[in-house]
Amino acid sequence: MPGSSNPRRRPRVIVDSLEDSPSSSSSEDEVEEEQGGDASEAGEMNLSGRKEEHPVAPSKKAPAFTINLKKVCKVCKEKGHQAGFQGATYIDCPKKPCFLCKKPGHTTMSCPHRVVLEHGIVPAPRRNKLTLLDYVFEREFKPHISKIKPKFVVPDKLEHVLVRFHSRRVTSLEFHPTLSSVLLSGDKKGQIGIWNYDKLHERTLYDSIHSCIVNNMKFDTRNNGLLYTSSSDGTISCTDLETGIPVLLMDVNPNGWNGPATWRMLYGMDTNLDKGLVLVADNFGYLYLLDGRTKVKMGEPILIHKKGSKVVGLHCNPAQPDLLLSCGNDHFGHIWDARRLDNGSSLASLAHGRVVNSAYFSPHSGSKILTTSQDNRIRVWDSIFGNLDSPSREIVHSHDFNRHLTPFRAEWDPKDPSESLAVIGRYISENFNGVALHPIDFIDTSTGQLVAEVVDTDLTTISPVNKLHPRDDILATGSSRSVLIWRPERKDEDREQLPERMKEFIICNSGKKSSKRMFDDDSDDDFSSKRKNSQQKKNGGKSNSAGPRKGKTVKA
DNA sequence: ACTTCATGTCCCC
DNA sequence: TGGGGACCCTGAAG
Repeated sequence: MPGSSNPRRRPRVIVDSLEDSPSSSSSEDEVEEEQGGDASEAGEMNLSGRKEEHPVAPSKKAPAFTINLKKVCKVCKEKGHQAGFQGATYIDCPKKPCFLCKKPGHTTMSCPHRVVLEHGIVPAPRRNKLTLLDYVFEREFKPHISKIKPKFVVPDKLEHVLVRFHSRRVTSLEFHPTLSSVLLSGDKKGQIGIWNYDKLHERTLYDSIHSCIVNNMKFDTRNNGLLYTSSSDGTISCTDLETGIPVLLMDVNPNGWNGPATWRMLYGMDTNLDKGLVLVADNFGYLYLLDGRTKVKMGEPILIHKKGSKVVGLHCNPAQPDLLLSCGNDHFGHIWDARRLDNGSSLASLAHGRVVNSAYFSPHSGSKILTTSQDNRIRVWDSIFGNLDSPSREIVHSHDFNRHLTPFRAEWDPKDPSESLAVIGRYISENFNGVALHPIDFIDTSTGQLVAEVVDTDLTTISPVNKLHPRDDILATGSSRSVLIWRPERKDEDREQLPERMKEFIICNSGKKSSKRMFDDDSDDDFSSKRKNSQQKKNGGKSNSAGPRKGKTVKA
C-alpha cells in the first residue's frame, strides 16, 4: 500500500470493459489494484477524443478493453462522450457544471477545489476584508501565538462497530451527556434507538414516540433521564428513557392531516434550560417557545424566516443562551436576541447561496459560527463580534442535497479547544482501490484543510449524519439505516508519538464477520453489499479474520 | 444479476 | 406562483 500512496491518483477511465459489471474492478483483490493505475493511461487517451481505440494489451489481470463507437452519455444522453460511473470512478458529463463547486467550465476531476492540494478540498480564497483589528492582531499578536494550535486529536487508525436496528434511514444522533458509551439515534420512521456500544447487546428501540422523521434530540441537562425530541409529525415529546413513556409537549397539527399545504413539521429544536425553555421551528418560517416544565406554549409563534419557508436549524449560544442562531430554506442564517424576538428584526443576517442545512455556534466560547449550505460550501465566521457581512472562510465541500439523504450538517468537535475541527460526510465518491466510497471528512475550519477522511469498505453508503463524542475520541455515524461507532484502534501504540497528521488519510477496517457475529441475534444479513461479497470471494475471505483487522494508514 | 420503481425536496422556468 | 425536472442515492421488487 505505501507504494501507491496518493489517494487522489489520476482516475482510471475504463472504457467499455469486457467485464462490464460495475463491480468488476472492485472485485479484484488489492494486490491487483496496485497495478490499476496503469490502466488510466489508456483511458486518458480515450478522453482526448481519439475514436479509434486499439485494445490495450492486457497486462496480466488488467481489465481488457473493447472499442465503443457509439458512446452515449448517461447523464445528458448526447453522443460523443460518456459520463457516469466507470467502475468506481465517476466521469463527469462535460455539459454539466462542476459537481463539486458548481461552476461551469471544468469537471469535478479538474476542479481547482479538488486537485490543487492532494487533499482536494481547499478553502475559497479568503476575502480581503480585514479590519484594523485584524491587522493589529496579525502584526502584534499572531507572531507570539504558537504555530501549533491547541491539539485536536485525530487518531490515525480507527476500528468500528456497525449496527442496523433501524428500518429506515438514520436522521439524528446524540450521545448521552453523562453515560459515556450510550448513543441515541432517531430515524425517518420516527423510531428512537438507544445503544450502549460497550455492551453491544444493550439496545432499545422506541417506536411509538413519533410517527415520522425524528429531526432533533436533546437531553434535559437538569435530568439526564429525559429526552426532548422534535419530529416532522409536528410534535415535541419529552421521553423518560427508562420507561420509554413520552409526554407530548406540543402538537402543531391538532386538526390532523389536511394535506401537505397545512401540515406543519418541526425542525431545529434546541433548549435553553437555564430558563426552562424549549425552542423549535416549523416548515412555514415560525419559531415556537415552550416552557419545558409547565409544557405550555409561550405566546404566539414568531415568524423568523421568510414566510412559508422551512426553518431547519436553531442553536442557542453556549456562552449566552439568549443568543439564538437560526437557519432556513430562505438561504439565510439569522442571529437573534431571544428576549426580543417580537420586533422581528435579527441582530445579523448571514446570506448563503442556497438552503442552509445547519448553523452552529462554536461549542465553548460560542464566538464562531459554522454553517453548511446546499451550495456545497461550509462557511465559517471567526467571530460573531466582528463584521458578519461575509464569512471569514468558504470551504468548498461536496454535500449536495438528495432525496434519499438526510441533509448534511458540519458539526464541531466539542473536544477541540481551538474550536476549529469539524466533521461532515461527503457526498461525492472517491475511488478507493476500486470501490466507490464516500468518506467522512474532518476539516480544520480555520484553514479549510482536510485533516482526515474516514472510509471503510463496510460502509458503501453516504454518511450524512455524524456526531463527535463530547469527551472521548469517538465518532458516531448515521449512514442509510446503519449506525456506526468509530474509535481509535485500541491496540495502537502511543498515539502521541505519531507524526503530524495533517497529511494522512485513514482507511479503517474491522472484520466484517466479527461485527456480524456480535449482532447475529437480529439475523441481519445486510452487512455485506454485493460489492463486498464479490471482493471477499476473490480474497478468499481473507478479510474475515476473527478480530478487527488492522487498519491501514496511507500518506497522501 | 439485471432493470425499474418509489421516495423528498429544491431549483428553475 | 406552481409544476416539472433533477438527483454521483437507497432499497426493494420485478
